[in-house]
Order: sequence, then structure tokens, then C-alpha cells
Amino acid sequence: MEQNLKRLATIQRLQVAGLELFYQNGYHNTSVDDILNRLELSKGAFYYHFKSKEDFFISIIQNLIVQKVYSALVQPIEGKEDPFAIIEKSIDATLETAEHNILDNGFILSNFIMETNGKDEEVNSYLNDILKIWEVALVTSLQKGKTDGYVARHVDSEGVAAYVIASYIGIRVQMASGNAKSLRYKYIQQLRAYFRTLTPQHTL
Amino acid sequence: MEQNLKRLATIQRLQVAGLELFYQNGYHNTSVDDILNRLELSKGAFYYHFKSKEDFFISIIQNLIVQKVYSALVQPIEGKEDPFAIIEKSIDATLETAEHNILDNGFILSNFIMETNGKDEEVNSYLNDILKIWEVALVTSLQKGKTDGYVARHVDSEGVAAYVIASYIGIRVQMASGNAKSLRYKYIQQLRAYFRTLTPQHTL
DNA sequence: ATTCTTACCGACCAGACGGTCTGTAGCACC
DNA sequence: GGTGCTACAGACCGTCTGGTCGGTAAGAAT
Repeated sequence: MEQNLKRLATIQRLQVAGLELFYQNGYHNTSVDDILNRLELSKGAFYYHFKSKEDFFISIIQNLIVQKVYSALVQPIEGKEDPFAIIEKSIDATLETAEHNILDNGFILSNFIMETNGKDEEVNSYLNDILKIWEVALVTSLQKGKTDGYVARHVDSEGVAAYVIASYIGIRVQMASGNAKSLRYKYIQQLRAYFRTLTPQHTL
Repeated sequence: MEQNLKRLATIQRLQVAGLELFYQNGYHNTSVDDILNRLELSKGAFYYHFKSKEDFFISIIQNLIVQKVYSALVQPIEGKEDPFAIIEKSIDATLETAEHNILDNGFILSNFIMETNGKDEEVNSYLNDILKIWEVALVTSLQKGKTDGYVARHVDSEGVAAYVIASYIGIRVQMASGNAKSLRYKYIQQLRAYFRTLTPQHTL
């Protein structure tokens, strides 16, 4: 039993360190040895627990990234308040962590999606699944907002979701290249302006 | 003289093939040999004309990518018509080429920016310069639109530019993972809705 | 106490990759 | 018609990377 705990701990350590390095340097630019050196573990340990680097990455996606995205972007918008308000709030919150260069959620996704696009088809599909989860949550929230009177009837929920996701991914690309703070402010301003056109009051 | 032409032709062939392969497989995932094999040239040829792989990439950025982005996204919006109309049109046009999987312009940029972010600082800055060119063109166009009565006075031109660029980059990430056609349609719809809030008539 | 299994070590390997270097065919120039 | 230079050819090298494999200490099982 004690053994099993140590095993799980080692796996966890590898995954956490792996995610951090993959995020900082990219998947292809991070070697297995890089991860091992940081933890003072050996090749043997790694390949005892994971059958390949790719398998390792997929385990990270499913065990760490899914949960992070879920808790940061999906769960917060499941309430029955004004969808626009809570969507804006959840996005702003993740952008704030991004600003301080903390390992952040959504960006990891788009980062890896672009890096694995074309090659690493399997990894790429797992990553896109996560984006899909967010998309579904956004659409659901918007549809509910229609019956609750927060969202105008004519709004194309899927279109809005795609647009929100797009702008979020894009702003993160730009934030990566400096002056994150002012970009975040500008972005939220414009997002709010955009949302304003989708409210029922607006169309009256 | 004949010699000089051949020299330039070889350089051109290398750059064109290089851009195509870098775009398809990413910069780090494309080896110099990959490019050479396609053209049936040798290592000697490559390192005669370029001092390193990075130097080669920078030459591609400055000779090919700059011009492509300029002709596709900057030049078209320099007129004095309605900024929103011509911006929308230029973006839609590039998304259409993207849809048919032609080597396309803006995406190359965001692709490479993300790949070279963190490492390859020099390459990264050259890429960001191009984004800046687009941004400046957008801001200029919007400002001119204010005096021409197309754009509401209160509009934050820089914010709008950042938001447009962001959504464009993001939608391209999503288009890369399939169903490009419907995404393009949705995206343009939402972009138009967003622009509508920025016109003077709207604020009356 | 012995045997088996788990969790890990670390030397090693094959292949890929960026880059170097020596060589050479052919055109230019006098 | 020799000399020099340009534009390549291609063998070679050092390094890095994912992955393998034989070994082993320590706990579990009997």
C-alpha cells in the first residue's frame, strides 16, 4: 500500500514538472531528460510509468489540463446569472493569472493545439476535445440566457461561442509578446462592447 | 551576369520551399535536409547562401512573409472608404484562401509567433514586427474613419485593432482543426455585429 | 528465510539534425 | 589557356533525443 502511494506520487511529480516545462518551452522543445533532471529521476523511472513521451503528454492532458480548464472556464459559467457577466468574469480572471505568468489554463491549450497541429494527430484531437468542452459550456450558458431574458433571441449562440473563443486565444498570443496588462484591459473593454449588442434591451 | 541570376533563383527556390515546409510542419520540425531533398540540392548549396537555419528563416520572414501580409491585410485597407467594410472584406478574403488550404498569410504569422515564443527571441521579434505593421494600419484606418464619419468618436482604435487581430488569430487556430467553412461564416457574422456597435449611427 | 515483484537506476544505442570542410565543375577574365 | 572565383556536391562530425535493457535495492508474499 505504501508502495502504491509512492508510485502515484512519482507519476504526479513527473506530470506536474512535465506540464510546466512543456508550457514554458513547448512540447517538442522539452526533452524527457529535461524533466528527469529537474526531478533527479532517471530514464528508467520515466519509461517504467509511461510507454512513450506522447503517452506521457496525453496523460497530462487528461489528468491536469482538462481539470484546469474545467475549473477555470467551464464551472464558473454554469450558474443562472447573466451569461455575459459571468463569461466576462471568468475570462478576465484567467487573463489575470496569465498576466502574472502563472501556469495558466486556456493558453496552454491553444499553445499546444498549434504546436501539435499537423503532426501528433492523436495528441491534437485530445486537446481539441477540451476546447469543445468549453464551447459547449458557452453555448449552453447563452441558450439558458435566452430563456432567462439576458440574451437576445436572435443571437447565434454557436457563432458567439466561436467568436469568444477565437478572441481569447488570439489575445493570449499577443499577450505572450509583452505589455500583457494593457492588452487585457483593452480586450475586456471590447468584449464588453461586443456583448452589449447581444442583449435584449439593445435590440429594442 | 547569367551566374548572378542563377544564384538569385536558387535562393528564391530555397526560400519558397522553406516557407512551405515551415508552414506545414513548423520551423523546428522541418530539417534543412527536408528542404534540400525536395529541391535536390545539397548542404553545400544551403550553407553557401545562408549562414544558419535561423538566418535562413529570417530572410524568409523579411522577403516573403512581410510582403504577403502587406498585400493581403495592409494595402487593402488604405483607401478612404468605410474602414469596417474594407477591414471585413480583407479578412474574409484571407480566410477564404485559408479555407482552401492555400499557404496563407496571417496564420503563418501567429503559427510562427507561438512556436518561436520563449526561444528564438530574434526570430520572434521579427515576426511581431509584422503584426505591428498590421496593427498600425488598422489604427490608422479607424482614425481616418472618425474624421470621415464612419467611426464613432468615442471608439478606442487601439483596442479595436487588438481585438480584431486577436479574433482573427484565434479563428485561424480553430479553423486548422476542421470545419473551416462554417467557422468562417460564423466569424464574419459576429465581426460584423461587433463593428455595428462602433458606428456613429449606432450611438445616436 | 527465501523468493518474487515493484520501482527505479544509468549505461547504452540508433537515428536525426545543424553545421563544417574538402573537393570540383564550369563560367569569367585577362 | 591558364588562373581565379562562383555555386554547388557530399562525406563527415558532434550533439541531442527518444527509447532499450540489464541490473538492483527494498518491500511483499509465502
